[in-house]
Amino acid sequence: MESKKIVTRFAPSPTGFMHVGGVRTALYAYLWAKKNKGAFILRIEDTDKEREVEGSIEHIIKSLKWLGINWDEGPDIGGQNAPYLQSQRLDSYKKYAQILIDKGLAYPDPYTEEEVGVFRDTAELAKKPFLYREHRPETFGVWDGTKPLRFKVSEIKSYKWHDLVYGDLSAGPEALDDFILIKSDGYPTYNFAHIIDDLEMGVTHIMRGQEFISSTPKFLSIYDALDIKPPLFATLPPIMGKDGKKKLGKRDGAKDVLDYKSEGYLPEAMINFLALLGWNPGDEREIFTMDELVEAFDISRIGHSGAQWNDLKFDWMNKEHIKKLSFEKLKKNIFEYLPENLKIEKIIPLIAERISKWSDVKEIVEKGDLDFFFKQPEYQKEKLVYKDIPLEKISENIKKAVSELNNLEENNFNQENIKKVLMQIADKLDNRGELLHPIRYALSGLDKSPDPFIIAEILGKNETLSRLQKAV
RNA sequence: GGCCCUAUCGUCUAACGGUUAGGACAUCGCCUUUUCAAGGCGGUAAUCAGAGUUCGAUUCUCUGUAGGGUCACCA
Repeated sequence: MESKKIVTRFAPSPTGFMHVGGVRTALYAYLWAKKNKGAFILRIEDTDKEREVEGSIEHIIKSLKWLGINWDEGPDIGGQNAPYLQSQRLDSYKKYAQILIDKGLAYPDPYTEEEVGVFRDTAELAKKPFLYREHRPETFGVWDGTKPLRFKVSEIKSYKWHDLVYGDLSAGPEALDDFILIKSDGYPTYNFAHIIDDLEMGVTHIMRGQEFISSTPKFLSIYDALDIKPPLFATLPPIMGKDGKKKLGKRDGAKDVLDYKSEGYLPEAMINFLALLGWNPGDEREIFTMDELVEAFDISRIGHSGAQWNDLKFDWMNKEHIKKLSFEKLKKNIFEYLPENLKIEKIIPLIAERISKWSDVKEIVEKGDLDFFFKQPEYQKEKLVYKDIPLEKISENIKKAVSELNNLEENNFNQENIKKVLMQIADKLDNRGELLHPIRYALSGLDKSPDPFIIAEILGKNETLSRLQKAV
């Protein structure tokens, strides 16, 4: 028997930027589709013209592309189920709405918005859930499109259903109501539109946030009314904000994922981190490429409880991914943040192992910690002292080093040879630091710096000797 | 308030009745060492509470507690 092709989708509304929560939902849907050699669809749920934000679609597309989450069908590339903008699919919603009307399962809402608002307020005051169906009119008029079209829920019952992540779920009859299918502006609500789209697009698995658990009975009642089989639900646990209490959301200061891009995080680190926030491979691996995630991903290992975003661990993970980068990539990214006089290939590794994200390069530069590469450092002579060795002795050591280093040919002046020469002298002292510390300091003028050998190589023979001579 | 979901180190998590409760980040210490960084080794640190089921509960059940979600002409 041929198994049905797995189809997943990510269906954001164009109300602004994407934050990490949305990205993770997209990622899981993408991973599941790819793992099963299925299709991943990008659909834009633009049915709320009030909240729509200009440019959102482009922003969403840009975000997903940056992350390497690529869709097989979508508004920009089309596909067999086009169009992928809900605002262009109104005919479909009308068609299915008409089916419900014909079945006597949909009717025009006779009330004004204000009147419904009063019902709601009354319910809230009485500390009861608001149920429109308790105010359902006795008789229905004909829907002319000027009023909202509501679904007439026929069987008030508790629903039970199976979720791929949470297992068996249920909800009380309070979760069922005569919700709006088509708004008075002619656009469908999410509750209705996504069902029709998923049906028409052949979506088999719905990845979604757990805020949708409580509205699932509404969806199920529509599936029942339309006599169609619902797709499989995979509900994702929430991502919490830094306080660990609230679900991360735009109102709570969730960041645009593209902000992470401009802060110098790698997309592969973002993907890796998000994948592991609420899912684990079952073994102790933590660093993954996208391909490895596709391979390892499994819905059954998605967790149930909310996870807190953790900047510190994200920084660590980004660093891990930086370590995996080729020299060329390191160079390209690091050079972007370096001033012209510091675009020296040899300092790339020195910087790379000291940063966790690209913008750290900028910080290092601004702090002036790299200035010594092109500028004579200024420092106080006492700083050359190691432990309590007198300055005269230190100077003597440096002089010796200068004369030995001077014997090195210009083109042999590399860190290996420099190290050999200096160590020979240093090893004869009580403490290597008596020589190595002052040399490092004379070259860099910094309390913290890379080792003196590499610095000397980068500075070159002339500059190195000149700085050392100045120190004695 | 109704309905629903969740609960293991500070954080992310593993352990699908029997483990000295494992790993990672963070933290602390040690090693390496000329200072950082990197690396290596090690330490501190958790099963929300109370009943029950069981020879045996992190694991199953119930209650409580805490947190979260939801009850829109938003998705």
